[in-house]
Amino acid sequence: MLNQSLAAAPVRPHWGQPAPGDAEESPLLSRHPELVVTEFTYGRDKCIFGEGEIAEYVYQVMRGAVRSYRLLNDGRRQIGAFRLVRDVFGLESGSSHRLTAEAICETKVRMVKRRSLEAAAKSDVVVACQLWTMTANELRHAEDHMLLLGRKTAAQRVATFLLELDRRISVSGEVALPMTRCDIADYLGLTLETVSRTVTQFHEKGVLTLSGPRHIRLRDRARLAAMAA
Amino acid sequence: MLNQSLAAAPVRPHWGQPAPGDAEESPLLSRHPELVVTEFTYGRDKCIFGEGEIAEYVYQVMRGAVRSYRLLNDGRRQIGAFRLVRDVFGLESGSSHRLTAEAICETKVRMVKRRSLEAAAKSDVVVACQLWTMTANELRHAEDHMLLLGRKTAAQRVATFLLELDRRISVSGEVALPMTRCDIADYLGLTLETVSRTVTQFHEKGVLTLSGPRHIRLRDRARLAAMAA
DNA sequence: CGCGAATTTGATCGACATCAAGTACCGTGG
DNA sequence: CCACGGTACTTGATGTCGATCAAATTCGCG
Repeated sequence: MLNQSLAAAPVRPHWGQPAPGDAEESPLLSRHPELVVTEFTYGRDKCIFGEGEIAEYVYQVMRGAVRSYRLLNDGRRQIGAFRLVRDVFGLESGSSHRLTAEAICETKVRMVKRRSLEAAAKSDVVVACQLWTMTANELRHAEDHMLLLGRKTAAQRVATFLLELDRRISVSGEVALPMTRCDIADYLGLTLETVSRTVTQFHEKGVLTLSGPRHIRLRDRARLAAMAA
Repeated sequence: MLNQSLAAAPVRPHWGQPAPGDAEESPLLSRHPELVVTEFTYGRDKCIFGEGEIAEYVYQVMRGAVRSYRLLNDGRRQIGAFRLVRDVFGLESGSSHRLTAEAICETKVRMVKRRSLEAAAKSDVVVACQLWTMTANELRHAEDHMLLLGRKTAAQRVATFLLELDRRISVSGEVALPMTRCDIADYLGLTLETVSRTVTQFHEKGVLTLSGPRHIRLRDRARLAAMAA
């Protein structure tokens, strides 16, 4: 039968083991073979670095997912970014990390000594430019996210989030969420109940289908984009 | 009488004409005399550059104040930053501006061609590093502001804002606000009514005194700081 | 002084938070 | 393979903070 490929083939989630050669090359690391790269795997909810710690390494996610967040003294949490496969994080201009980074699920990272990167930047303008560009890309994301947190409604926030994840990690049209509703809520400045209700409403409206709470398939990206404002 | 200095001496606001030599030197501009610097003065509410425009110049506020913002399609506005005297803004890693910049009041800026800055950065690692550091400082502010917008209460937001302005522009203990309540609200993700009510409550609690709505004197910074976090 | 804009203040509303059960998922061990 | 248990998720009822609507009042400038 021709439709055997349509049968529920267990799609490997984006954050699982990458295919050989996947996410292997980063422009930053390939130019400078003298940079010592080490790898490490963190278990679920394990801290990679804490807010205020000296920034000794810069990281790249090889497998898994990471949340970067800050806490208010009463425990409220704001996740500033999710770091997904191929993302570089922990790059600081100052000497210390300004957000805590935690593995969301089992996560393998590559690490490069920050000092060695800086040394490479001093002798290679292209590397210096890449460091600047990476920070500028983070800034762009933060600017987008300020608009979301300051002015978007709950539905607009969730729609924006789903489109962001669709763009970044969808595999054959399906988004496999590595994070909980609580993580999503703390990223979007909402409560987990509001996130859950909003996803349910989107499902009822037919803009997405769910196969389990962590597997979302966007059915109408155009409508979702219109809702995201 | 000895108290003549206590009489309402008309304190020059921070954003007025700077004293001779004030804000004259920036590390970026002084190192490279070949950089051509021009000046321009924008009237109140005049646009300096729009979102999406090609980033031809980098700016420094010499006098006045600027708001950088983005709009949602329905007109809701999120101000990402206020640019005050000595602040550099409009520096982009990509080719175009990502936020609109408008003069809040009559504002004098210095402008440097972005291309000439980049040329200087290519030959001078220190300049390249400064560009990176400036972007990283913007990122730090954005990270702080995401926590505020996502998780702080109205009172915490206003307290944070007042302390930020106190640190940046207070003159002999008084903050002279160049911006309206509406600007403040759009910076803090609130409405102008909520900002007004909150300032009134702070006044009633005695943490600040007002001499006109645009002149605030912080009476109890410690309490305000406790409220901010 | 007088005018328009900015600000304050009051009354009411509503979106989202909070509190509280239920239900589904999923990894573990029998 | 299935039963079990804990966590994650959904759903419902109610509460509340800040938004919205609506006037005053004040400010600041010509």
